[in-house]
Amino acid sequence: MIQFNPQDFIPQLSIDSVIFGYKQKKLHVLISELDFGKHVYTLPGGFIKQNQSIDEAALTILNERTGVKDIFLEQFKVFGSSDRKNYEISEIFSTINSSEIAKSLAINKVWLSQRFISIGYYALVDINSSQANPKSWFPIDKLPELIMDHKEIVTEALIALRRNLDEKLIGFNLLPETFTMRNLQELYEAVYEKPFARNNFQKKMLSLGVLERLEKQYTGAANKAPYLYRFKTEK
Amino acid sequence: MIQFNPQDFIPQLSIDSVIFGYKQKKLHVLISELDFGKHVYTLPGGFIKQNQSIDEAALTILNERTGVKDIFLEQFKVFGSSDRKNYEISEIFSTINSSEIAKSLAINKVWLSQRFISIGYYALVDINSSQANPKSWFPIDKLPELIMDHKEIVTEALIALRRNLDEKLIGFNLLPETFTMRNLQELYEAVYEKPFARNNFQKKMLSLGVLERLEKQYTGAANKAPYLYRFKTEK
DNA sequence: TCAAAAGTGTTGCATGTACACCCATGA
DNA sequence: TCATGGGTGTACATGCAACACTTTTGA
Repeated sequence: MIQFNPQDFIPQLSIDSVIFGYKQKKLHVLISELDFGKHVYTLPGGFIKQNQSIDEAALTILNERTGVKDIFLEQFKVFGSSDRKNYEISEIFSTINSSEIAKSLAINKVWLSQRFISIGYYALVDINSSQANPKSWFPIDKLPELIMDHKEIVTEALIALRRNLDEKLIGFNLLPETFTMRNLQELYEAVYEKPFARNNFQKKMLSLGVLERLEKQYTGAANKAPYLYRFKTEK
Repeated sequence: MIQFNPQDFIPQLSIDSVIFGYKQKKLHVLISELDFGKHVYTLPGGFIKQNQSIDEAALTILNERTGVKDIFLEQFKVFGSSDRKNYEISEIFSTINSSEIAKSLAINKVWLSQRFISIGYYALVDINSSQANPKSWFPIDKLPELIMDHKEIVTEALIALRRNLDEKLIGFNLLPETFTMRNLQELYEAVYEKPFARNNFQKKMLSLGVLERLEKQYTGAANKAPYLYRFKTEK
């Protein structure tokens, strides 16, 4: 871990990011695994530098984890219950015997044992262009046990995602440059966890007026070749 | 001002509340006027005690200002630009000559001169049951010059209010116990700043299934007496 | 010519909007 | 009986859902 100077950061305030990706027809979430002997799973998070806006801080976290920029990122809720402390981490610190590790972590221990209020951000990234370890992506219905209230943060992020998916047309951020109508529908089905009628889905998406129809995609399959689409660039 | 112990509070984190009320057919906002010789207008705000959740802190602020409880209150956005400091207040403090006042304000000056990240809350209260000074209520289209980014916070709060008005049926919180359909329509028109068709408005409200029709209200006017309505209590 | 998947068309229902009409009230 | 404002009914447009049908593709 790089050296950490608490005075550079705003105390007792953190950011937790729910970074959504999409692969194998399932919505995935990026999870950090910390190994203190005991394994602990958390949302990627961080703190806010004194000279940084909260959006910049969230972007930094996203960028460190995925290498991705220019992607949808938005705050959705603040989590601030009065007992919001990281008891798991505190306990693990207290059981570390190695005086060496303990020393290097001393500052962090004090810092991390405070009560934190956390700003929840969620982001959508194309997994293919992400540099995160593929094993860090977990299907949203198969998340490991997360520390503190991180499971609740994921739940709230999913609600925000659903609310905004076609209103803000952010779903496209999860797909590669070109995609078929079926790809798009499977994405929607993964997000909403329910099936959509194929014909009506197509009409609705086309009526949004943001898709550009490209050439057909011949896969070699014995059926009609689907059109590829691209998200229209503003003219 | 009561004594203020900075160590009881979470540093660099504040709450600013946009408290909406409704009177004279106009949407109003509760504004604090601080008199340091120079007059300064701000949103009612405060800080979060170490042993308090953020919702409790917001409720405390609301209660102190209006005496109202059990009313709609919700966080809607965090304001966290990197230069979010209270330059006006800092400057005023620096020009105060009275060593007496300066002394009593010394701690506060250091505290208040920090960069703050602020959680925006908005609330809806029935002005008639509020104990706030009536002069503190300003029509939303005639707000005084507010410090910092408080004007922007009001703008964002109004967006959140419109998004939630009938989805969460929170509009009723602004009206007295019983009201006519016209009262309700005027409220909606004040919030959305546009007229609604009288007949369709009535049908839409009734179709929500949350209004209970009471007796007629005879005003002495030479026209059909309107029904009074009440927000249905859950059965 | 056949199965599979893509694309298009049609109909019905619900909801929202515009218009018209009737009703109650007190002067 | 009249003006005023309140309440209700009807017709049309729009959007969404369910159904049916046609087209394309490679085996």
